[in-house]
Amino acid sequence: MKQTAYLRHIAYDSVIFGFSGEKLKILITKYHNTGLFALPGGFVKVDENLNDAVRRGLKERTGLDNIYLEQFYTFGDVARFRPEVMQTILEANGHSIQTYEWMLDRFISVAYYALINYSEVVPTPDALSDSCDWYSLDDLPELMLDHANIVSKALQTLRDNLERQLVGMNLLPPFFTMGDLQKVYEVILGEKLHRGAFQRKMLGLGILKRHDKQYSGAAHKAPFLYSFEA
Amino acid sequence: MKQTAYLRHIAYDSVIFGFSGEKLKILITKYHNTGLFALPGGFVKVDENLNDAVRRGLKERTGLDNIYLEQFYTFGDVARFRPEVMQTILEANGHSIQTYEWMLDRFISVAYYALINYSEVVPTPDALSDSCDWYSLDDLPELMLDHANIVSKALQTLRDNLERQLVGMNLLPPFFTMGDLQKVYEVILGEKLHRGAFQRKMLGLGILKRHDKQYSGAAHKAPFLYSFEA
DNA sequence: TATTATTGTCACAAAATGAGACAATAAATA
DNA sequence: TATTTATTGTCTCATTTTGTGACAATAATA
Repeated sequence: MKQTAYLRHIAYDSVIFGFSGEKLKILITKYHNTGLFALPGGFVKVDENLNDAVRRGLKERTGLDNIYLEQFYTFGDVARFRPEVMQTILEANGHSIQTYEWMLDRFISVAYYALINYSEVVPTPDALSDSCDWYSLDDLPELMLDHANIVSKALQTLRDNLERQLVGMNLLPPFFTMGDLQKVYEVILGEKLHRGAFQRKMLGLGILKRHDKQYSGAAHKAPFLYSFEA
Repeated sequence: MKQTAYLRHIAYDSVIFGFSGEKLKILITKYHNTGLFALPGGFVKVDENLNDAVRRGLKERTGLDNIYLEQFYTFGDVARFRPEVMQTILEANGHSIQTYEWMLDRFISVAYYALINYSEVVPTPDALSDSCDWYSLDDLPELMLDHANIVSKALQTLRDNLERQLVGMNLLPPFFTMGDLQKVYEVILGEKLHRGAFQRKMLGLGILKRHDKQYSGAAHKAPFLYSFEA
């Protein structure tokens, strides 16, 4: 058997977006006994496609297949090379430095963002981590290495893609109101949108299917429910 | 001295765009005695930033510093792993397979595109290549591995970015006519644009500085020359 | 001097966007 | 039961942007 089944020097990190409580959130893992917070990441097996490696990691953390996933940048600065950080993590997990020596090398990391339906996910930590939880983008813990930078670039890419992709489809449950959809856009863009114009625009796209009204239990007119057309 | 000064498994490829004769062109290298055509690429030194490695390669091939450069995708499929191709190249160059064994491994390639002023460049082949030349996008030779796919994704990214970036600035000489600029846009987008609307739009951006007319020697009204404002 | 090809600009129509207004209505309140 | 409240769906109008063709201007040519 080979020394390691993983490609050296290559890692991936994923920014997994979900939407809940009018907030945009991402999954963050915490390493055992270290207080170190990080994006969910992993390595690529020697006979595995890069994209498949990321999907494998997503499946482990979220239980979901068929996730909306997009690669957005590859981080390759030397400054990312901080072997003492990885060493801390390995030691805190009781792993022998000998066996995992390859993890102490310099890594270039391919970053992806994913959009998932918050309510379908039960976050699951990996072997090195003791938790994997949702954090609001505006209330993140301090992240290790350049992970804060990766998050910020992910958000920027999401904003840039908002116009030409069907982002809402991947962040909302199957049925939602026009208000729900507008909230998603507003939170991603970080600005208020005009209600009338937003509704007109969305309906004009012809991708929404209107269903029966939702008697929400709130003291006002009941909104229609919508779903995305296939 | 170390066995190798390069990170294993990691390469880059660059799609270097230039504009000439109303055509969009890219630089293609040809390997010694093999008939193999490829994108200009290279490897990353163990103590070098990824972006710096790409700029170093660009400098060697074009002689230019300060090039407009953008990373657009990282290709990591197992299907890219074709050791016999690299072996052919090394043997044709009289290199010992022993010394360059690391080159026969699987590589993940980070792809960049660059925009340069065609007229400032004297293409220079690297050590393994016997030529580095401009080819029109619509008349490329057959490229090795997945390089045709890389080119196609580069062009797609360029199109997507056309609206929000100042692409013309990097592909044109310092002074140009409105017609020149329109040609660049048309070739990248692959469609004709309306002259009046294009001119109105560009002037409305407030980034063009108008200079004296150019008495072109053609049988019609002389066009203004423009440059980009800083 | 008339012709030709292309340029700079404009005018108008069509489409998209921004902003406010109004009636409708589910639930809460009196 | 009648009234109030908050939010929804839709409309209208003003503003901006875009699509399209037309016009005069003009450098070189015939």
